[in-house]
Amino acid sequence: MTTARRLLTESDLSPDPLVVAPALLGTVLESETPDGVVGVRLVEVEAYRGLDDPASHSYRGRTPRNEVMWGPAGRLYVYFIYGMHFCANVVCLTDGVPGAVLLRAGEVVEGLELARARRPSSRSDNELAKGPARLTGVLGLERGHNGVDLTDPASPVRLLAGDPVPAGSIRTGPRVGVATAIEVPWRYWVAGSPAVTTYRRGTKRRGRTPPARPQTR
DNA sequence: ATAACGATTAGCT
DNA sequence: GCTAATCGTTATA
Repeated sequence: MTTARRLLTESDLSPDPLVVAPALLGTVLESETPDGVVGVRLVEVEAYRGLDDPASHSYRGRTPRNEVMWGPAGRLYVYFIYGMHFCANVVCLTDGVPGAVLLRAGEVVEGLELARARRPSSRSDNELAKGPARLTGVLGLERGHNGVDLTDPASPVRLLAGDPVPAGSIRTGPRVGVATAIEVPWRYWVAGSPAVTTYRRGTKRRGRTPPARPQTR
């Protein structure tokens, strides 16, 4: 018998991502599909926000891809990356400023068998959702989940309150895999969780080269 | 129109 | 540690 858990509300998720991000640690993201339900306890997240954060998808303004980052808060922002992976964010900060929290890693706390079936290459249960694309993998999140309302009990993907993480167990540092703004410590994680990823700096950009030849016709 | 690159992962040295 | 895989988005021409 499982105890009913409280759904997070839009007002829980409306503050600045720098406030919402640490508050998401310990919460449970639950995804329901025809195959079953998988729940993940979030242990690593990163904040992205505004037009002055060069690492954020919102940096260059509103586009079809990042549309959902402008709110309302509590929606899921899912994007496709590296031609093969999906990453998921919780949208926050709705007052005309785009913002989101990337869900980087978690511990599977519900639907372990389905999670294992979805990620057969995983060497251990601790690694099932260790990394943003692995996390979307165990939850079965894809394109169609972009914009889903996490605060709606009828939604296929929901965000539930969890046991609070002691403030003393929360660590911060630079965001993983980004090459810009590496000085801001906008990554938050739960100290000691085996599902937290290891830090890696973003790859440097090479210079752009002009096209080989103009089109003649 | 076209090239470069990415909020990554798996597999190999 | 290194790199292939693989394609949508973006910048530039």
